[in-house]
Amino acid sequence: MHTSNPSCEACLNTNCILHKHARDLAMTSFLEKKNTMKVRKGQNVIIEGSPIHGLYFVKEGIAKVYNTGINGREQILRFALNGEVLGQRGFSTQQYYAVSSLTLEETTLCHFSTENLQMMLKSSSSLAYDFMVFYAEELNRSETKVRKFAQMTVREKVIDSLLYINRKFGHDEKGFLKLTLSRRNIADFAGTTEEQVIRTLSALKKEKLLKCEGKKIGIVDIDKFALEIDEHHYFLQS
Amino acid sequence: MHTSNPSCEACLNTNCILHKHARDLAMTSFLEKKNTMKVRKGQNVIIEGSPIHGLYFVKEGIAKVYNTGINGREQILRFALNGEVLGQRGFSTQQYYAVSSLTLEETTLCHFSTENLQMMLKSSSSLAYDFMVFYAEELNRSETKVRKFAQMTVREKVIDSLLYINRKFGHDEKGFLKLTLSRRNIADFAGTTEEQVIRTLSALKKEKLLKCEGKKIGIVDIDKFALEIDEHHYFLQS
DNA sequence: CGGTGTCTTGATTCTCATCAATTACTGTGG
DNA sequence: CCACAGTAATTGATGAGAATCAAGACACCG
Repeated sequence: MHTSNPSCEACLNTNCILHKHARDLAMTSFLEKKNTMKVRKGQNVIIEGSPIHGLYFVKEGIAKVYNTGINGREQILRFALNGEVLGQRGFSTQQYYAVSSLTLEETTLCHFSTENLQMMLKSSSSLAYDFMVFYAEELNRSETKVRKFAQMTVREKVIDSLLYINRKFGHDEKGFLKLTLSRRNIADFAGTTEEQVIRTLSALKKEKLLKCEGKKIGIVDIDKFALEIDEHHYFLQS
Repeated sequence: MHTSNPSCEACLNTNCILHKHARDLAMTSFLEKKNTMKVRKGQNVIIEGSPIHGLYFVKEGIAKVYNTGINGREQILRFALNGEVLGQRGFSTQQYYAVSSLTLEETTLCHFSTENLQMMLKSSSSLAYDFMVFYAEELNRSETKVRKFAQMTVREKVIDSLLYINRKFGHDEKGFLKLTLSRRNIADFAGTTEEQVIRTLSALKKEKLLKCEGKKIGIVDIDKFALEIDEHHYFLQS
């Protein structure tokens, strides 16, 4: 695990909260106290229940954020990439992490200790404000997800998950999603079982709404695809 | 609708974020710009999709926070009381409310306009910090709920909901929950149907885990009751 | 080439939502 | 004070959807 300390101001993740405040914070030493590291695929960055030791920003790569329930079944809550946060409670007075996260590919992370982060937040009200907005928006997304889980059918949940992946990770020229997940991961994200995901994907392929090429999944016609979801859900993006 | 302007510092809701900062903010005029009003039972304080116009604190009373899905079915996200917030996106640059809220009894509310609130938050980093912590905790609760919805059975969800009500609203000497909800509200909160709630309650009564007296529901033995929920869920409170 | 893990499909079981019908409760106006 | 209407609560019957179980296909890696 290689560590270094690149500049936040020069970072390419323009949507990262810290990048936005890099200028204001330049005179302080907070940002210099971070610890940037590269971890390989499949590493547990954070384990649910372990004592908190700060917060990570994803500089490059992808990680899933999840927690573990009955008989080891995972619930994936979101995927984090470019400038997004892992271990969102790492700043607070809570004792333990509530969620786990695991890298899905080689990932570069920037770690900030709890104390450092708290100092930063207390010293800059606009930073604290942006963090607040971030959490408020995450809360919104999460509450939307609660509602979807309560009301959508498996088919809708799978479609919704694919739309989410498409929005968040995009697709190549041929329309194939840039993020390739195992059926199990899709199931754990959509809140169903592997078998149901497979059945749904098969059905969607037959209906010519999806195409596959090896492991890659492609949405044939986004608009038509999105229409599969009940109008009541349609405008609720998460 | 009667309006007035009582002091935040003298307010009895000691857990209210603004009460905590009332002293610091005393020299500013922010808190004086609020608008305290009394609304009767069953009023829609906020309607999903309407343009935002600020944020409400519950001074006294109870409101439910929910949104509306397929064929009018509600998903209740939480209940707000003493010092808690309604319309949590009222401060942001978002255009519309994402959730509705409705009073369950006569309720006194303190309203803050978007501009006023933003000024307050930008001027006090410790206030912004506390708001951030509030949202982070709400996020946590919500993510726990996502997982529960994905993995719990109806019976577990009903039990979990009653435990939540008990934690949040308490019970009288005889063990009856202080908050009485219709079966429909319980269902909308638990993420199931009215009939399923009724069936579950009937079963729990037969098993002597619950008792009823008129509309009141009482948990006979909290520990025994909580054990009904799988150990994996047991320590996840929301 | 065996072995492990992912993917796929079918059959079965079971939970839950829906529908329908009945009873209890609440409040309102005559 | 009672009749009535409207709402809430309850129970049973039924069907659809989804989880589970089982077994085989496929791909990838040492």
